[in-house]
Formats: sequence, C-alpha cells, structure tokens
Amino acid sequence: MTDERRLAVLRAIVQDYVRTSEPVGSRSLVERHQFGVSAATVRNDMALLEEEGLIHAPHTSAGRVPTDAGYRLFVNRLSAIKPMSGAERAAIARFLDGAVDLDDVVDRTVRLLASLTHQVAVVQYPSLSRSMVRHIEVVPMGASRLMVILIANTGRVEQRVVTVGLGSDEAAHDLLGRIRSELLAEAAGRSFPDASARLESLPDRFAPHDRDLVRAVIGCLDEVLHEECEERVVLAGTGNLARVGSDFPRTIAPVLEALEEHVVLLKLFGQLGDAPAGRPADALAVTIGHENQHAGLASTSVISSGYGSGSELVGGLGVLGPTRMDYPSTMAAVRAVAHYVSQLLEP
Amino acid sequence: MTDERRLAVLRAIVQDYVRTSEPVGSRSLVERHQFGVSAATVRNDMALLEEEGLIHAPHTSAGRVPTDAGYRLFVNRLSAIKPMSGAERAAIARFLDGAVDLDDVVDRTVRLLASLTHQVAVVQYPSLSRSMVRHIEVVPMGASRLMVILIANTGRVEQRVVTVGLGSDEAAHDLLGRIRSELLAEAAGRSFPDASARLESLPDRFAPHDRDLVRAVIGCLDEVLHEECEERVVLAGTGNLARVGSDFPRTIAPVLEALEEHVVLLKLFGQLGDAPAGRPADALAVTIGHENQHAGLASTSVISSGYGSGSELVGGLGVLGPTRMDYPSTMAAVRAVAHYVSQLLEP
DNA sequence: CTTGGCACTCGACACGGGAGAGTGCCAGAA
DNA sequence: TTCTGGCACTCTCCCGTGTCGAGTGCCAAG
Repeated sequence: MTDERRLAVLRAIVQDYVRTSEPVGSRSLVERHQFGVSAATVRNDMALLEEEGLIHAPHTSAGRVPTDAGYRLFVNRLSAIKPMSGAERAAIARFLDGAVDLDDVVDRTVRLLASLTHQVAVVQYPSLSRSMVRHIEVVPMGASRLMVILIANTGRVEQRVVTVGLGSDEAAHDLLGRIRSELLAEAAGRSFPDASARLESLPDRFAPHDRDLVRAVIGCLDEVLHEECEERVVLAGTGNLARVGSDFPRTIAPVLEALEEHVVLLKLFGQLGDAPAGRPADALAVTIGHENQHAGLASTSVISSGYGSGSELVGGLGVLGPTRMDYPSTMAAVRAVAHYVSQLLEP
Repeated sequence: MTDERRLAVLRAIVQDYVRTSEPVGSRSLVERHQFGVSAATVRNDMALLEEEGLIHAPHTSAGRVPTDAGYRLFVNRLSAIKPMSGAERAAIARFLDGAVDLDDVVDRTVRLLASLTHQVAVVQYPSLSRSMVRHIEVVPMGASRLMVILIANTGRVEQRVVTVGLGSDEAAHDLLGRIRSELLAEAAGRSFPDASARLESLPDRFAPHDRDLVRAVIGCLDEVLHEECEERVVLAGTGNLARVGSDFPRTIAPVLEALEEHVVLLKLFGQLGDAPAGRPADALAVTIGHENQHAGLASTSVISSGYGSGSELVGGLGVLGPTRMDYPSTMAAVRAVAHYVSQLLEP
C-alpha cells in the first residue's frame, strides 16, 4: 500500500514536471493532488524514489525531476494511452484523405504528426524489402546509358542509371524489349528478395554477346532490391525543437545533426523484422533518453510504430522529442496516425 | 580619398565582426588594420558611416555592427569572391564524382555545400518546367488504378496514381499499349509545357468509349507537367544553425519553420526565368537580411545560384545563414559547387 | 583634415545579502 | 509501524551596489 502511493507520487511528479518543466517539490505536489497525506510523508516517499533511481534532484533543495528510469516506469505501468477524441480522429482522416500520391501521403502524414504532437515527426517510406515487384521498366537515356525503373506494390518508384555498351539502335531496341519482358515474367508479383534470387539465372537465356548488358541491368536492379540504404525517411517539425528549455544550444545541435543522418533515423524508426508473435503489429515502441544508442539523442525520447496491412509491417513512423514530453497524448497520436496510414495503404 | 578610407573602414568592420561576432570598436580596428590614421579619425569615419545607415551601435558605447545595408555595400563593392584552392576544387570533384543517381547527386551536393560553408544548404531538383520529356510509362496498379510515370531528360522521375474504370484485361492491355505509344510519339523530346499543349488533342484519336480513360491519364500527366508544386528541394546542415550567437531561441525557431515550407525555399532558391541577358547563367544572387520577403528570415542571408547547362538553367542551389557570414568564402563555395553540378548534369 | 585628450555613458562582472523553496531528520501521535 | 508537524539547513535566484573597461563624442590645437 505504501508501494502504491509511492508510485502515485512518481506519476504525479512526471505529470507536473511535464506541465511546468520545473523541478517539482513536495509542497506543490500535495497542493495539486489529493494524496490524503502531508507533505512530509510525500517527502519520505520521494527520498525512497530517489534511492531507487526513479527521480533525481538537480541540486540540494530544488524539486525533483524524473530520471529516464522514472519515465520508463511511468510509461510501462503508470499511464494509459489517452484515447483521441472523435473530433481529432475526424481531423486526421480529413487531412490524410486528400492525398493523391504516395509521396503526398508520406508528406501529409509527417506534417500531421508534427502538428499533432508538437514534436519532430519522422516517417519511413514503405520499405522495399517488404514489398512486391509490381513493374520493371528499362528506358534508354541517351546513347550509352539506361535507366532502370522499379515499381513496388506500395507505390514506391525507384530508379537507377547504368552505363552500358549498346549496339545499333534497331537491335538494341529489340534487346531491351526482350530484357524487359523477361524481367517482368520472372520478378513481377514476387517479393524483393525473392525476385533478386530469381534474376540470377536470367543472363543464361540470352545470347552470349548480350549477356554483359543483361548482367549490368540485373546488377543495377539488385542494388535497388536489397540495398538497405535505399530506404527513405522524411521528417517535419524540426522547429518544435526550439521550444525546449533554456540549455539547448548544447542540446539542439547534436539532435539536428542526428536527424540528418538518415541511417540513424532508420535504426530508430525503421520497423525491421515482422511483429513478434504476441506483440500486435500496431504496438508502440518507446525509447527513453539513454536507452537510445545514439549519443546525440541521450536527452530525447522516441515513440515509434510500424504501419502496414495486418501483421505485415511495411514501414515505420513516429516522433522524437525531449524526454520531458507528454507520453500518453503523444503515444495516442502516433498510434492513431499509424493506424490510419495503414488503412490508407491497404487497398 | 576620405570616401575611400571610409569604405575601407566599413570593409574592416565587416571582416572583424564576422571573425569575432562581437561589435567592433575604433581601437581594435586600428590595431588589426593599417589605416595610417589614428583611432579618433576612424571614429569620425564611423560616425559618418552610421549616419549613412551602414553600421549601427547596439547601445551607446559599444562597438559597431554592420547593418543589412552595410553588408550589401560590402558584397557589392568591397569584396572579391575568394577563389577556391586547387585542393578544395579537387575535393569537390572527388566527392561528387561517386554519385550513381540523380537522387545521389542532389544528396551529395547538398551535404557538400553544408559542410563546405557550415551553413544550411538547399538544392532544388532539376525543374520539370525546364526539362524535356524522355519517356512516359503507364502501369496498371491493381484492378482500377493506373500509375503514370514521367521521366525527364535530367533524370528526374515523377509518378502519379489515377483511378479509372478499366475494361476487360485483354482489351485494357491493348488500350494501355496504344495510349503509351501515342503519348510517347507526341511528347517525347519536347519540353514540358510544349508536351502538355500537344497532348490536348490526343483523346480525339481514340474511340469515343475510350476517351474518358485517355483524358484521365492526360489530366494526370498535366498535373505533373505544370504543377509548380511538384518542384522539389532538399536541405542539409540545419545543425549549423545552432552555432549562431546567444539570442537564438527567438531566432532559430522561425528559421526552422521557414525551412520546412518548401514553397518558401523555392522562392528563395528556385531559378525561375532564364538568365537575363548580360547576366551570366552562373551569377550568384545574394539576399541580405530584410531584403528577404519572408518575415522569419529577416536576420538571415541567402546566397544562391542557378545550375544547368550553359545559359539554360534547370534548377537552383545555395545556402542560408546568419547575415553575419563570411560572404566571400561562402559565395566562392556556392559558385564552385554550382559550376561542378552543371558539368555533372551536362551529358 | 587629422590628432590627442578628456569627460561621459553604458554594459559586463563580481560581491553580498535577503527571500524563498525545498530538503532531511527527529520526536511524538495514531 | 506509519504518519505528522516542526525545525534547522542548504541551496538557488534575485536585486542592488560598486567597480572596471571599452568605446564614444566633442573640442581645441596642430
């Protein structure tokens, strides 16, 4: 029972600190919340919480501030994701429904997330490695260059240019046509890794003197097919970073740098691997402060979710902000947006 | 002759202020530069410069700081663009030559600019309105949706999805094939506005009951062909913003917000219209402080340049930073990068 | 037109003394 | 055992003061 009150105190500390962004002391705590005990008792509880490493005093005789561990406990056990109001849901739907394009969907989503949460929003494009090949096109670009275009079922389009030796116009045109149809026959409808494997044997079906060309095209496709670095992310709301506390010259610069390293963002937001059994596909992942691998993000938290149809995730999205953030509301927003985007990409 | 010295004083003030980021006074001025006159004389000159609105004292008896007008005069008449060293040129070439892709070129360019100048770098993708149509592709996406893909001679690829009523598989396939080849025959090799005009009469060549479909595809293409908002920009180096002076909570937030408004960036960096006669295509445009339209950018300067082959500009690039920036070096870097990117896109 | 000198004005900085907030601890009450 | 009120203590924050130094403006003389 003491235990229970102690946790209630922790919850109150987190809530108040998020509200005021100032260390919270025992007096104001008993004023704003009805614990039914006096400030002195709360002080004792706070001392215990500090021993357990859940809160921390910036200096003697200032209030207490939650530690990363404190936020973690709060998120895991002390808070419920705040359900969104009908109006909010409607607004999300209205805003996303106007999208004409995959690019447009992603763009709107990331802006929406940023303005809902007042944090930095990140959206990963549907991952290629979890997509199917819809179409492949080979287009000559000038005399000796080919553009290879790959269209995924998610609507993503990737292209790459390769330099090759083409023969005469006439013969080249025919050859390209044949390459295109063979590629399509072999790869269309298959998953990317699958398609990649199947294409290996393709050059054998061509005349020996054409094989170099075919190999070049396939090599080019292969790059697109499993190069992880082709994963793309977009972000919005970086301006929200400036609304943090006062000490952020040192805080904001490494964060902005980290945000430009898309590889870092992919680690944070990319949903690699299927949803583990038992964990629903739309589960939220929360990473708090130092739990984060990247050094520059030690004082930021990341809330991310996968999106996609059913348990088949195709990408990730989420927000990044100071550890001192309103977790229940932010988690609700991320979840709602991920849910809606999943629906949108369904058909 | 007095006139001449006064300008020399202004130049020295700008240089010192950029170096130290502190208001510069008459004493330190005569110490660091050999004017051949005393501090008192310089003071008189400074008083005149202040009357002319070229410099400004933050408060009584602090040093002087250049105004926007002062920077303007400095850029126009008092500085020469610092030529880049051979090593720097070589580094630029080495860094950009590895690009495999238009996306890659743009990505590398923007990062390069950011790291060369230590400012925020912006690169516009080659504009569609100044491009030629290289190829058009129509790909069915599921039962009732088509993806229309447009490839420009610059390597840009744009796609859009349109929902249509397709007939039976067999007939639809043939129809799409015909649409594709008619589109290509009409548009390939033409400029975007040109192509758009020519496509208008295309539906007439199809059987009446197919015209709706054809019109849908063309409408979709048209959107891509002259919707200005399809222009794309990318940026890098936002972390450099954090290295500004101390008062930037109020400074940095509106800038970050402006940077997310790609429309704003296009106005700043997009090179619309051909290079005016007499002004070479690679001319640098410099906008200083309040010369800027956008309110949030009142204390930032923009240095931009077009790029493209010869006098035919296809896009813009540049950097954005505090008005207190090293104009000669930054201008040199922007010019060199623009020059190199132009070469790279040449063939 | 230039120069040195002089008085004056401010901002930056260090010092010091409340005021206030908050803690820790302890002895007594429930 | 657990809670409570009280008290001493320790911080930070803030404000006023005084000093220092940089820099200016002006003036009379070269």
